[in-house]
Order: sequence, then structure tokens, then C-alpha cells
Amino acid sequence: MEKVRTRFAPSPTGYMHVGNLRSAIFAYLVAKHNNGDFLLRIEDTDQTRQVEGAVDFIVNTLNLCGLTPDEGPNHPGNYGPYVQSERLSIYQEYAQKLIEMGKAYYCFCDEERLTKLREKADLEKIPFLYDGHCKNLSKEEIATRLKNGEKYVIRQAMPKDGVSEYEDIVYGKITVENKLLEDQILLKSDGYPTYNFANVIDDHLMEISHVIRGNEYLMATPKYNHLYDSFGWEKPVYIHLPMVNGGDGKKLSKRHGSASFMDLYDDGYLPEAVVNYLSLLGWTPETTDEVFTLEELIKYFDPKRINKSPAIYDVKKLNWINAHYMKKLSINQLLAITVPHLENAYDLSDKNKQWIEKLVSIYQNHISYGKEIVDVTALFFKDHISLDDECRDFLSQDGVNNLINIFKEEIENIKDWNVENINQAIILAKEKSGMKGKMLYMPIRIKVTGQMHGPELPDTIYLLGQNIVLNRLNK
RNA sequence: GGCCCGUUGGUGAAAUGGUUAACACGUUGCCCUCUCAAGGCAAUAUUCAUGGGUUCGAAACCCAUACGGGUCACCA
Repeated sequence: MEKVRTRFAPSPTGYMHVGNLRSAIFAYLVAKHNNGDFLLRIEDTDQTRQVEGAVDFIVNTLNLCGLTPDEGPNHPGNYGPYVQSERLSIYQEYAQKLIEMGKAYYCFCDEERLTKLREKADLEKIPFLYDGHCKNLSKEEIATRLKNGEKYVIRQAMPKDGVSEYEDIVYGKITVENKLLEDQILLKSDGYPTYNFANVIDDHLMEISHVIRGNEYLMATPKYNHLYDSFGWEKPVYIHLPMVNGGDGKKLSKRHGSASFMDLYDDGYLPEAVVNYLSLLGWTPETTDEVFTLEELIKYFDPKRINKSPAIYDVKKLNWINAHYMKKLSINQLLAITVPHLENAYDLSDKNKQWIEKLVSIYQNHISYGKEIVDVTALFFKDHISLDDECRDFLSQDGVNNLINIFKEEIENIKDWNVENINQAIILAKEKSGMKGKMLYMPIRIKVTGQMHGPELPDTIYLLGQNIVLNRLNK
């Protein structure tokens, strides 16, 4: 069997939507499951949409996710260049071959004529297809118009009768009537190829064996197959992926939560968790497990188990998986994804490393992504705490004032401020006040934190520091 | 509008003709616990968009209808 080679071929827009990332993941998984190669190819054939730094952005995202390409703009291989704008002469050469074979033709139709045709089709409520106006121009006419410097595009000569069929791994047999296939533009008037052309040329030249892409290409694929056939090339295996939608079944957008990988990353989501979650969008493993490392995904991934129906991007489930990964983090890893958010929100200049470590670690299983550390730790950084009615009611119970006074003394008496001594102070307060259980802890917790819930009380008190604790007990 | 694809619980989703329709998220309850989170346990679809048909038997096969999405660019 030939070597399996897949590719991720984004256009450099400077933005990586989770749906795009998912395509990259699936392409990577198919390659690696078969010990194959995964390549990155930049499809920058639209000159009007160039974005500065977009290639680095894509490369960074893939690297962060562990989806390092074997070949690509930053990973030279034997099939380069891997940026389409650097391959222009190749496309021109193959377009010429097509013309010689009668499988493509020059078209001089201008915008104006095309627009008119489109409007007419619109009025008649029939789908617009280019009418082949320039298909049968004589060699002489073409030569003179070319010599006159007229603008032209090159169109693919599509068969008009019969049907085209192909087999897709996830959607099965796809049949499209040939009369519905447009003589699509292969080479634009600016000399750049369209996606429709470059994609086929490159996939063949780069020996891509499996084409993995969104299902918006499902119906266009027969056109690409005709290109392969014209050249006598072997066609790749097609794996079209279901769309990724938001919870309302509509196209994914900002209002469905962070739909861009970098937004998630910036919020302190873990790339491996995101990859894990995205791998489950439209695919289910044979087992009932859902938590997988990249290595496990490589091992278990089977494109035959990809769904046809659209996948729904569900932030709740992402949060669950991310929280699951967060619990297993080492302290240093945890610091790495939380501290930047703390620094951003609070003044940490008077806190030492141990203090921050302790703070972050007691909240490790309270948060599902890094940025959540900010809200949850607010009580350590604000000067005033305000009590709600429930807290006030609790404090108004008999014996509470006595308990607080006793506890305050015990806190005052602590010489060496550590968790063990704080624990000891609580125990002494318990003995001296006669309060226990909830009536012991809760009044202290409320006085000190202003809340009826939170992590272990001694840890919390330790982190607040002796002065603040005494201050709050005095109020 | 033409063409293509889809439709299983609050959500994702398994099961590709044969006992009580997996599993997970969420939700609710219980346990643990000062509390919250985590963790453990339990509950949560007389039913697979609707209507016909095929079959001894259908969520699964066929046909129609409805709804949702995709596609019809010198964008990818």
C-alpha cells in the first residue's frame, strides 16, 4: 500500500475557527493512524484576503496542539513549496496542458456579461451556470485577443451528459448530474489559480492519498475528479466532515462562546483538552471512553465512524473535559495557565511564590479553565467584603459572637503563621466555645471570607494572612 | 428555486432487521463534608421528525411529507 499522506490546507486569514482545527485534527489522525505524513499547505490564492502573520499563527496553533506537520512552510520536505502563491508557474503549466487536451478553454467574458447572465437566471429561478460562450472560439480568434492583451480566465470544460459518481468514506456514494457542473474557472485573470484548481494540482503533486475537508466540498468533488481524470491521475480517498454548528443548530459564531482556538487558549484552556474535545465532534470511538491523549486518538481513530449529521459545539462539554485535564496538572503547569490571569486582574507584587502556588492549588478542582481563577479568588484581593442576608442570619445565631471573640484571640496568639497552627486555633476555639461542626466553621468562614462556601477553611485563612483575618474578625 | 446531505432524551451520541434503545455532558436526589468544588451512588426516551409501506419482527430497508443545514463566486 502506498504511503498515507494527508494535508491541512487553510487559507491564511489570521483566525483559526474550532471547525478548521477539527479538520486539521482529523487529517492528522488519519495520517498518523497509518504511520503516514501530515502536511500543511497554505492556500493563499486570493490576493485580496492576505493577512500579515497569518502563516505563523497557523503554525503556532498546530504546534500548540501537538499537530506538528511533517512538511509545510516551516518544515521543508520534498514536495514544496508549500505556499500556493509560490507555485504559480506550476498551475499555469498544468492549465496549458488542459487547454492542449481540450479539457479547458480561454474565456474572455467580462464581469458585466456574467452579471447579466446571473440576474437573468435569478429572475427565472434557475441555477446559474456559465453558458460556455467562449468554449468554441477559434484558435485564430483566441490568438488575436490574447495578443491584444485582453483579460481572460481559463475554464474547465465539463462534460454535459450523464452523471458523476464517487465514493466518500463518510457520506457513501455521491451522485451528481453532469449538466449541473459548471465550467468553473481554473485560472483567474490575475494569473492566480482558484481553490478548485490549485487544490487538485497540489494534492496530486504532493501525493496526498486522503483528502479530508469540510462537507461544503461534497458536491464540488465531482468537478475535481474530472480534473484528475483529464490528467490520468489516481484520485485520493475522500473523507468529508460534517459541519460544526452552535447549540441552536446554526453556523458557529461568536455568540456560541469562544469559537476561535486562540480565544480558548487565551482563556486558559489546555490544548490537549481542546484537541480531545474537538476529536469528538462528529466522531465517536468504538469504546465508551471519551478522554484520550493524542497517542490514544491516533490509535483508535477510524474515519468510518465519522458521523454524517452536523456536530454541535458544546462549551459545557468542553469545560468538563478541560476540567478533567486540569485536575491532573502538576503545580507548575497549573501556575502557567492561571498566573497570567491573576497578574492581569490583581496586584500580586506583595505576594511571594509560595503564596501564589498555594492559592492556585487549593482551587485546582474548582475551575474548569485558567481564567476562572480570577473570579473564584476575588475574596483574597478585595478590601471590603459584604454579606448577604443568608450570611447575616447565620451570624445572628446564639453563641456566634462569643465564638468569634474566642477565635480572634487564638488567631492573635499565633506566632508562627502556618496552616497547622491555624487548625490548632480552630480546635482551641471549638473547645473553649463549645461550638462544633457547622456552628464552628461557618461563622468563621463567613466573617473571614464573606461567603458560605469555598475551599478548606484553614488554607483559606492562611492565605488571607493574619492581619486581614483579624481585621475582618473585628468588623 | 435546482441539486446534495441530515433528523434518536434538555444536549452530544451508540446501536446498521431480533430480549429492558449503550455511554457521556447537563439536571435532580442521596452519600462524603463546616461549606463549595471534586469524588461515589442513583434517577432522568413505553420510544427513535411525521404518514404510509416491506417483514414473523424496523430506530434501522423503501416511498412521500415536514423541518434543518450545505451548495450554486475571477472565496476558499
